[in-house]
Amino acid sequence: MTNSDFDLRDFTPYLLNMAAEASSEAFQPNYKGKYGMLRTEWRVVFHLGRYGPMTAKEICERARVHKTKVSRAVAALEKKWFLKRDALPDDRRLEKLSLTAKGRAAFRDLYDAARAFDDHLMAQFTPEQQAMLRDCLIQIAKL
Amino acid sequence: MTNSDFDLRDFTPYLLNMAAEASSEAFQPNYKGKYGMLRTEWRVVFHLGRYGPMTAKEICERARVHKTKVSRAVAALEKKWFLKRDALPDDRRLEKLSLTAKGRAAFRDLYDAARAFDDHLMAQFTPEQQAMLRDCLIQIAKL
DNA sequence: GCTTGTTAGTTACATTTTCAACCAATATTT
DNA sequence: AAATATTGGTTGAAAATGTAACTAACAAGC
Repeated sequence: MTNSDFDLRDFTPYLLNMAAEASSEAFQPNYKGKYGMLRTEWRVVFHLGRYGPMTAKEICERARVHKTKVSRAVAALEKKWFLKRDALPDDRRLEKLSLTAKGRAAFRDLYDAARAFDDHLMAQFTPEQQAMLRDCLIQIAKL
Repeated sequence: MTNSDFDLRDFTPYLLNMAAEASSEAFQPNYKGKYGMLRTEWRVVFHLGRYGPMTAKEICERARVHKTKVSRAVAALEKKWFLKRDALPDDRRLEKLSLTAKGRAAFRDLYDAARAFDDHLMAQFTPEQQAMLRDCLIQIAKL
């Protein structure tokens, strides 16, 4: 039978979820508190700000978010004037999404906050730990 | 200004979320597909099976889940006959929750599946990586 | 041309999660 | 003892997510 030395702390998906939740919650005030954004909205802003204008489809693929979530995030961001849509003449199904001035300002702020947050979070680990943690997570996430 | 070498892959909360999502989704068929359980229900079953009967309050604290989620998970598990409630004579607000025979059988199955899943997930890493990953996650999760 | 199939994106509906208010039992204060 | 506060747990409404069906634009086959 199962010898009972296997604990919740030994179940990696559980640990990953707890760590993800803790770190996400700690960063949340930056986009939620300051800009009233949801997590998916912040991810969309990140993608547009970091990689330039693109279509919703591209965001779905790069951010690995389902299209309905992206659709709603884009609608919300548009309503709050963080981004704008431009029709693409060659294919009228597509829309080029890009940040407005307000969106770019928010992105810069959040981008810096994210970097600072990460620096602080990782400061508790040695460089070897940091590199190994990153590698393991990327591998588990199949990125 | 921000020199743009900071990528999404360098933002640890993002990596943690992607890894947590990927691993949780991969394990999900075990409790969802086979037993029709939600994630919180599986966690409740795990706690009762692994640590013995306890009250909802104790599950909240140990599993770090909000009481409304536990309350609903317990109600669902009771309806499906995975657990039963017993009044505690000294404090009638409390109920001792414990697994039924059906609940214990499901727990044993899921417990073994969890262990096997974890073994397989971690097999791609060296023992040093495994230990370091575990330590880092526990620290980030503040467990 | 017309039919069929695909693709980008939205919308409607069901399920889950979250937040606050709530109830009943116990504990505390006076 | 009576009044108040606290605690364990539930419930209802609002917010968010997931799933599937849908629309409109394009593409391919005939």
